[in-house]
Amino acid sequence: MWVSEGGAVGPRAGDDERPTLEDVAAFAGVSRSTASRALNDDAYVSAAAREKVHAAARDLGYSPNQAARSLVTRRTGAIAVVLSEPEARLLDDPYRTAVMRAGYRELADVGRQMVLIFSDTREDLSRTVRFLEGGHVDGALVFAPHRADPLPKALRLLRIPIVFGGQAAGIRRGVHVVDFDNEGGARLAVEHLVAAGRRRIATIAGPQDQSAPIDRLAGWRKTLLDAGLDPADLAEEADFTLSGGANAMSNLLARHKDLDAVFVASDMMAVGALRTLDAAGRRIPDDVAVVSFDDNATLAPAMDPPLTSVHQDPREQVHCMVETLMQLLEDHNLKPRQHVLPVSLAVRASS
Amino acid sequence: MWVSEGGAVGPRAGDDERPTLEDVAAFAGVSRSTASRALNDDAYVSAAAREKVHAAARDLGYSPNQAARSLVTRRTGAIAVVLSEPEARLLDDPYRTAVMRAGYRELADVGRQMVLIFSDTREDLSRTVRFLEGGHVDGALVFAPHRADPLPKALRLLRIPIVFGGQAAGIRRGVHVVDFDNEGGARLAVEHLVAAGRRRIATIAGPQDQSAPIDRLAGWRKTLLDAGLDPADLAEEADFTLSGGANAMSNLLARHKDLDAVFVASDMMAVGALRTLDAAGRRIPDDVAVVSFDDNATLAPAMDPPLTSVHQDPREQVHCMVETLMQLLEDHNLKPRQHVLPVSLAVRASS
DNA sequence: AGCCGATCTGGGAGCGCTCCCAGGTGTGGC
DNA sequence: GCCACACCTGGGAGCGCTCCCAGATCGGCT
Repeated sequence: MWVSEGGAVGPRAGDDERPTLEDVAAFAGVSRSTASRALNDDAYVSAAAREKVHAAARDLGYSPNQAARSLVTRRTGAIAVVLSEPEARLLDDPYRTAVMRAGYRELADVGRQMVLIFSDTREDLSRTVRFLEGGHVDGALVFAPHRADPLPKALRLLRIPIVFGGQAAGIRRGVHVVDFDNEGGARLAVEHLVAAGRRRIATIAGPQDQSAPIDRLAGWRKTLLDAGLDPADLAEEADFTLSGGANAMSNLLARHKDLDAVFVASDMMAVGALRTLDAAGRRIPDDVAVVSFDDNATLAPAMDPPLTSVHQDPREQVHCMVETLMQLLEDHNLKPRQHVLPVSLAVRASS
Repeated sequence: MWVSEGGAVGPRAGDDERPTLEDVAAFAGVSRSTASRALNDDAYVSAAAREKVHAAARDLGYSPNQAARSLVTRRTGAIAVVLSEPEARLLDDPYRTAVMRAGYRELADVGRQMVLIFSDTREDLSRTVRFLEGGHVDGALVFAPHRADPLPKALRLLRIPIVFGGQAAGIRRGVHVVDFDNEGGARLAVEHLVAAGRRRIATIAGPQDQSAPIDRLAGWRKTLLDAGLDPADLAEEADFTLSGGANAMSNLLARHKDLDAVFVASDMMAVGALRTLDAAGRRIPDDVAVVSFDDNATLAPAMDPPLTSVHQDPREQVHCMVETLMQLLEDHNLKPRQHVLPVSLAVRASS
């Protein structure tokens, strides 16, 4: 590595003094109290005073000291978004990326700043807990899909408002949850395949240590049984990755040469499955129909053929979570609720 | 959407009082000052007092109020990571995801909390500036690759320590920058192709409103000229996406049926190029050799064939940025520096 | 004229912490 | 025996803000 010294444009020396509210008040010729009221547009400030204060603030380049403010108001204006998930998963998972993005937007819309927290190792757990406890944030949106994850239970003991995205590990009641109707979505997908005359409908399930994939698998199974079809030996578990989906598809094809449809628990795995099917010479949807889950905007419609997929909108989920959290901030005794968001089927050429 | 009420496990009623340092001190039988010293392991605290205070803190479940602390210390322990980029780009770009991840890790390693900020619209700009000014964070790592982006200039006026990742729009001096050797990387790639006997070496360049792609294109051109080869008409610009890469490859093939190599400015675009080449019946690397840029860990080695790619490690970049920022935090008058990180060539089967 | 309420203002207190300073205790050297 | 110097402790001040309360002004009512 080499290093080159830049120009001599030094940082503004001295003058490290940021103006305080007192300075603004003095400049505007009013008291600190009046200045505060004007800037927070409280009631009972004369139009003249408000005008003078705002002008002073502008001229002095004033911005309030958040630490001082939150020391007295006991709120910070920041909300944590906690993603508890092994590192590798996150890099690959378009759903998580969408969640981060949506979190930022939705929180910005209600005037809150997002503080993103990744938490996947043991040390992370205690650091995360310490951070949330430290009063850095007013509340948290938590995504912790893994059943064995100790985080949700640890967080439950904290005294800050929390809303979970998806079922929280090992906790069924007493917490706020916003989840999608995973089982219902799987049902939609399989019913669609049955209605199209498919009879050998396999599934590539997601990791069975998470609620969502468990529910999707259950939905597939129940719907087959309801239609008088036999699910035996037609399920294969994979890990939500492209290559995992491809391998699972190989295994299914090897076991069942006659399968005519497959329900895949995520778009990413479906991409892998598509590749395997293509390599095996199966035409889609003529020989094998494919329906997946997620309906990721950049993935599902871009495939060849475009994927029929169960549509769930992460933004909608996050929106609902933020809404719930805002209510919780207002009323800490809000009764815990389980919101279940509906999903729909986006039908495309793959089925 | 339907909503089901959860169990009656209400939140801990009343008792909203978090213990303060004063409480801990009283409980331990020492003064507030001593308690503070013990918890911050200052010098001059007796072992006995330290022990008592720590026990008290543990028993009471004490965690310090960060707002109060940062009000007096004038530092928050948080660092902003600012990503200034159109929304669509971020969802797709594995490099940005890696940067977020690395930022979180590297900052955690030095005991700092990452506050992630997306900034791509006009409103975002003023919100971002306001946030950074508000004293929420001690400093910022800023990624703003686009030449026309007004953010860097705006941030330059702020009085908080900032380190840029990659060249900042329109600013060449007076700021701290950690960048990769983009031109040198392109040179490595092209020299490798020339050494392998390739003579018609095309390139798929990235968006020419950003520094990195500009430098990569320049490196390609210069190296060709140095080797006595003609770059004319052999460059095609694309937008860093898979489909963009595929289209660019089509255009190049249409213009030059005889091209025997292509240097692609990103892995993602290379994936698209690979598809096009495959569809056109070109064998890789026999007919056309492919070298790309980024060497993304989940992308480059997983392709068929695995991609030869210029290796740059986002974690290394972020590490250097964090290091620089920490120095800057110590000494606000640190002379601005431009760090240029070396890159290397990971040779695989595609060339 | 007197009074009441609505509107506006300024001063004081205090959020929970860190830091400075004055003071108290013990140990060693002259 | 006394001073110098470590070590340790507690109280006070103050960071920059919001909120409460007392007071001032003014119009409109009895």
